[in-house]
Amino acid sequence: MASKVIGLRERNRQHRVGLILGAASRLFAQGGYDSTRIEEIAEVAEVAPATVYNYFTNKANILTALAARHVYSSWAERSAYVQNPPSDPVEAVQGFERLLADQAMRTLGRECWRVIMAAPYLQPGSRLHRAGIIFGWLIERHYRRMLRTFQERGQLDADVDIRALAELITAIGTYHFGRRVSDENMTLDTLKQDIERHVLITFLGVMPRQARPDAPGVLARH
Amino acid sequence: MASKVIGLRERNRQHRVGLILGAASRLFAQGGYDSTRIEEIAEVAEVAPATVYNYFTNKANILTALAARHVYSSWAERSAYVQNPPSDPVEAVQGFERLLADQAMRTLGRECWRVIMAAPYLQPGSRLHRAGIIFGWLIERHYRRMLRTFQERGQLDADVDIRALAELITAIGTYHFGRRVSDENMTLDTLKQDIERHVLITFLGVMPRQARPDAPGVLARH
DNA sequence: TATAAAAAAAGAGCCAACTCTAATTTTTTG
DNA sequence: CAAAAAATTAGAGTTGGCTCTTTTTTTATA
Repeated sequence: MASKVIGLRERNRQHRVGLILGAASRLFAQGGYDSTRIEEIAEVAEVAPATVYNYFTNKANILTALAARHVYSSWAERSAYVQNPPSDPVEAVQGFERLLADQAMRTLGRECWRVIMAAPYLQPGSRLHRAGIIFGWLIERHYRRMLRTFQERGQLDADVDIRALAELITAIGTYHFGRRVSDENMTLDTLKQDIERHVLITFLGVMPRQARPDAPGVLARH
Repeated sequence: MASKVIGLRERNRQHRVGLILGAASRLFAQGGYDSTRIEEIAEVAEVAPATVYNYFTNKANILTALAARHVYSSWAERSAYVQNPPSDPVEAVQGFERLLADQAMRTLGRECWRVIMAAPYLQPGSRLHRAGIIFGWLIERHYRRMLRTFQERGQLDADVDIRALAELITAIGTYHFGRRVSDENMTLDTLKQDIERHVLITFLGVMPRQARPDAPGVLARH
């Protein structure tokens, strides 16, 4: 007992936030981020426009909340993947990037992710920016978990700095996610190949001789 | 002879464009990109606001032109570096990234680069976006040139896919340039170390045994 | 030099995010 | 249940990028 007693005021607050986020989520998905006016969101949420500003300082701030919700709700799925990855490291990384992208697109739509990716540049220090950094750390942690598994399996040199490697792989993944989001015409296949090339090179130096991939493509002359 | 005769009309056009770009460059450097209003630019350039829009469809479009000017004017310096890089590959990459960053900051200022880095996300398909892609290709070419030199020196396996490697290094560089530009508080030293860690791992697998670095840090447990 | 073509300038106006202030309503508290 | 506290709401206003139309000026051409 003594579970924190929530007053009516607080309950209303949470309810309203829920309404606003729900409305925003639907409208963003439907009409896109830019063309959705805050007035609209307020209208659908059955709330005054000023109230939206009361809870969220920015339009981008609403997106922050949605993104946070997404990150939280999809955590278990990522975690499961990472604890039992495919046997081939390169394939495992590709698969994880694929999972991340699928999860991302499932909830927010490309235009929203564009805004999120642009936030560090347009609003440095904003909540959206900080949220992005933290999400990066989370992914890095997932990769560390994955890499440790590979180490236990003997597919990775024992003396590799897992932290640095996870950092690099996260960077590569983030870079390519950015390309995917910004380029409408990029095929998933091209992207997959690009990631493969880069991850292959990355792994080349840190795998024990016998586990090293033949590196088709990497060692082939162009 | 028969050198293209430029009419008065064309000469005026070029002159005006020069005035506008000059004014924009000064004002962006002085007051920042966001706070510089197009009206101001017009005023300083002694031109009507409507005329600015006549030559540049966007505010961002003005930035495109400035960036293009920068890329062109600093090409020789980059080219010189790349043709005679430091003996250590990792150091060479670090040095080139440093050169790129220095060149960048020399002409445009952090805030402008933020806008440029955000362009692929906010205005996909825009001139600024395309310009960024092309600049990426240029850097990749520089790296290919550098890597070929290392190959000739025997510091790189003969059968490495130069193209893929240059692509990866460019990606790493771009990623870190983005971090540098977006994070006000990041020290150049931290950044340098991060780049070093990543490039070290990258090179580990593609260098001949005897040329391989001791990889201090990479092979150390964290 | 007169006429046609092209470009620049003036100026009004749209749009949507965001701000501010002054009610009005709701919730808490004594 | 009344007074105090807190939040919602209405509504007017600001800002700056951008558009559009019309007039004026400049340049090219016959």
